[in-house]
Amino acid sequence: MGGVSLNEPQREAVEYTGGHLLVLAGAGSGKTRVLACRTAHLVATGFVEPWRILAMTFTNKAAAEMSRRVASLVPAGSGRIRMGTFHSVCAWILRREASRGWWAEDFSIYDSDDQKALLRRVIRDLGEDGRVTPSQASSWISMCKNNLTGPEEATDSAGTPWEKLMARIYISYQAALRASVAFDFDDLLTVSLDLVRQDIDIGGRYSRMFDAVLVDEYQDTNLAQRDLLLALCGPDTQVCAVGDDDQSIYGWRGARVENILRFPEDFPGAKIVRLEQNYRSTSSILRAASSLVSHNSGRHGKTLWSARPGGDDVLVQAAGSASEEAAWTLAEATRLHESRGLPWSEIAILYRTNAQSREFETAALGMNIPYQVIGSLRFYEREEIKDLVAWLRLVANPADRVSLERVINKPPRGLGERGKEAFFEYAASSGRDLVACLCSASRIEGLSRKAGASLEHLGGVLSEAARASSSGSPASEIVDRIVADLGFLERFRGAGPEEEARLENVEEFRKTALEHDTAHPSAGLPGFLQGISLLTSSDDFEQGADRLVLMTLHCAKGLEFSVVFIAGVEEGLLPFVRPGETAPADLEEERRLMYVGMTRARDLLYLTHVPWRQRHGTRAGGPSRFIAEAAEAFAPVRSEESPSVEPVAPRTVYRRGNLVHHPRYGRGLVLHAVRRGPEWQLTVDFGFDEPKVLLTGYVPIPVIREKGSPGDQ
DNA sequence: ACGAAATCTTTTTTT
DNA sequence: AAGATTTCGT
Repeated sequence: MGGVSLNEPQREAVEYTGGHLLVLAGAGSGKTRVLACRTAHLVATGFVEPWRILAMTFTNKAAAEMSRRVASLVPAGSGRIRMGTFHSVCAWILRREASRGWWAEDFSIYDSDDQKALLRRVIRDLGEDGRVTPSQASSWISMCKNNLTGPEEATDSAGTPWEKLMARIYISYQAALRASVAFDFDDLLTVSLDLVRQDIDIGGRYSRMFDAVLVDEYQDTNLAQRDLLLALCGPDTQVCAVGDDDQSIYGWRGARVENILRFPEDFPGAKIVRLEQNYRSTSSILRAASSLVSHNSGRHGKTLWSARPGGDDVLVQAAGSASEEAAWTLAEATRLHESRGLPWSEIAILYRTNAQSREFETAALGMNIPYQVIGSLRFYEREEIKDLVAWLRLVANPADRVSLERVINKPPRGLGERGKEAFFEYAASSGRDLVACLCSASRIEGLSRKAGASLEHLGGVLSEAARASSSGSPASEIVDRIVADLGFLERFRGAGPEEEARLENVEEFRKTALEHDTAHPSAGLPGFLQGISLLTSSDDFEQGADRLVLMTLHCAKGLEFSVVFIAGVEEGLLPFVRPGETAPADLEEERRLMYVGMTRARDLLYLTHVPWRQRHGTRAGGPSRFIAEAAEAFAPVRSEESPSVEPVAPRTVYRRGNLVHHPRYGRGLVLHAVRRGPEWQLTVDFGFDEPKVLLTGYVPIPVIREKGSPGDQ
């Protein structure tokens, strides 16, 4: 490609057209560039027509980025390349093939909240309240779907009573989804797969549709995605997969690293190209990262090297507490921002859990540092936005029960539990869709006159909006209409700061709809809804914004920054150990996660840790083994003691006979005190029937009076 | 039927 | 420690 310089293996990966191709691309080895250049090359040489290329990326942003790069390389025709995430490609297939399945074109896509709401109802209807929580059921079902186990098969193979119960829930859940004309995330993949596999017609059509299929982040695909890839390929399709087994971090949601290892069997004759030169990081950062990941066994094994010199670029910093960690990090970031003239957006703070963002936000707010938090409280997960989306979904899909249940009595319109029940029973027996039933709600027995009338009003608003939508009104018009006709904003008319924020969010949402209409004039409301349901959390990362970046290590995949801080590099947190368990579920995956984080840094990398941390009661402890593993192979990792004056909070010593105060139980007498690690296990008599056994570390339990001190009885 | 208070759960990562 | 859910009082 003119003007683009590629090294030898990169060029090979870009230009090879002799068959399937697997690119094993180490961190920072320019794989995104290779993927974009390869796509551009296929088009530019006339080897493949652009519309016969399918490119699947891990996030929508990656797809947009690739599209942009291809467009800059080959201005003509890049627009017609089919690109997106696996999930969005599946949604596209399911829409196109709606007439061949039980679903309608405008099906709803349920996120994990919707999924849990639906499961809660399913579990209740089965009379299994209390035995199972919706999240337990949800993860069990998701596991099944990831392994391509359908409800019938799950029922057949269920052995224990627990499995039998789960299988029953699974069956009812699928039926409920179907009744609502909805798919959950996993269904998008599995139903598409079933469709192309079972219908020879459809399968053949798709396998003939593309001459070239490109897949990014192949190490994070699951069984369904791999099978789907196989199904989408005909005898003449060339597949190019790019990935790095060292960066596989989604095993917990069913990703199979083996996919990358068995690519040569799945796609016979595949050529393998390795990209081992890292262009991103200084060599000391890369050495530290490589040293860390070399502690994993079962790797493909590769030797990443960097031509960039570098000495002192990895720094380990101990801080006295989580808030000091935040203060130190932000002070250091400010120093770099000012002394090096580094834009804020080139500095990222990465952490294992979303909850860790808080300390940093507080500190940044206090220091007046602009920042963006990616992924924790997603815009579309905010209550008012979810409510509005629920209304919109009902316009597009009048069978969507989860959405109606969410908003039917919000704000209160005189409909209680039994009114709701009466309505949904009526709807089920009438065989008509929910919006149609709303329209004739006053005929339902067991509803108050007032409730019936207000439901009919809702029905009217929804069906009119639906009429407008199906005659081609843009999404933003429907949004405005719903907001106006339902008096949606009235709920937030109070003058508090929270209400104001909610109004702003709604306004922001309107703008998004408007932008969507401009970008996709013919998509309409259904297209808009589908787009926002499939947004990924890294999609709201603004690259250009001059704001410090806060996000989880998972979110950071595929990104790079000049300076990276990894916070909370402590045993128990990174590697993460679930409370109540003694070992990480998958130590090697945790190590890869750390590796991904470290390799995001171009110039400087900081690892920080604190001696203790309050984490929903349990405390993590001590610097992570990963620090030692990274530092092992070489010297330049520098460790500094905390400059903090304030030492770790002085330990209270408890003794039998102490009088203590508990914020909840009040005063009590210590009957028994044992050290349990850094904490104490206390048996305290608060004057209840039974003495309480408490663990310190949850809430402060000060000693009011020592044993034997004056006044002791 | 609704709001407030008490109780209970839930604690990783995300499409 | 925080949030969601249930129960209770009006």
